Amino acid sequence: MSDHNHIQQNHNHEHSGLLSQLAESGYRMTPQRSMIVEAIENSSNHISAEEIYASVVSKYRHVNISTVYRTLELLKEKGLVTETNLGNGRVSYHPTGKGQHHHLVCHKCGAIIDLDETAFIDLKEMLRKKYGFLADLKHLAIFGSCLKCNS
Amino acid sequence: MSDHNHIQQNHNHEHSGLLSQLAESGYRMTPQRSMIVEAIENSSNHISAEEIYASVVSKYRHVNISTVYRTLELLKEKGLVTETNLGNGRVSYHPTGKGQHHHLVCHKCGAIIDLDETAFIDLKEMLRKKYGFLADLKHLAIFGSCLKCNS
DNA sequence: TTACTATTTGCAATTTATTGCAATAAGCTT
DNA sequence: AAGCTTATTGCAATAAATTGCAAATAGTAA
Repeated sequence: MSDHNHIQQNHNHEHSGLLSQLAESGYRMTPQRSMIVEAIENSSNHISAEEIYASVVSKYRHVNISTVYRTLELLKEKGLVTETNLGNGRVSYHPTGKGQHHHLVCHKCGAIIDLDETAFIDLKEMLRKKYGFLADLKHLAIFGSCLKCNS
Repeated sequence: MSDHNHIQQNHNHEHSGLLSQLAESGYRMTPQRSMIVEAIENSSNHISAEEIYASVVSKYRHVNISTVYRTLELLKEKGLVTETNLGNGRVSYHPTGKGQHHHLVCHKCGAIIDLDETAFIDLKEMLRKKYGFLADLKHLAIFGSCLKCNS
């Protein structure tokens, strides 16, 4: 990188939770990862790859969106972000540390009902008992029609 | 279309279940739809848009894949096919009439455990009671790790 | 059988996401 | 502080799916 301005911002090593957890896993700490992680943690709720890219690119023009996707892949594998497809054409990401939740998406009116993280513990338990399968139900979206649209 | 050979095959109006159901809904019966539906019904289990396209294009070279996607969209809306994403980069389709089922997908070894259509009735009932939400659970894929990979 | 009209299709462009590869740079060693 | 090694990045190409629009055609009416 020819422009190192962004490095100064994190030069004091006060790294965010996500970033330090990556570093502890042996991954390298790069300015790109720092900015990507910052964008995710600063988002109020869900954020898409495209939105992360927009945020990062506003600070440093030469970042590539493939780096955003590859960093998200990494964070997913490490369980640091959860991914969900709300059916809007873009996958949404959420930092695991901010608490987990699920969604019911109405395909008629587009309403999204939020469920807390305990919503599928019975389902998870059933799959574990019956099939020995440990379901990864951290951020599920279920489609259907909502109360308003049914009546 | 300048080549009408394919029409001859269905000229006797012995149309497949899916096709006649589309026709009954007021949709037009086109050779493209006939061939697309035939490919879906002839597939043993799951079939992707790309595979449907390959099957159809072998009979009639000028069909376009966007027609395949649009027909699948139609069949989905009418509830005639179910869609699922097994995490292999391509969405899979299955004719509803051949019976419903679900999948547990192991993201470690790639194993796919098939569940029958009753697997999620408790979940569905819970969502209906608690939120008045009618979940569309016809062909769900749940990711996680299988028995073999856990031990 | 021909004419008409709204639906459907093909085509090309676009969007979202993924991948191979050469160039770069993070973190370690000295 | 300089050099080394390998992880990481940027870039460009590719894949899967979607969309706008003009041309074609299915089904109906005359």
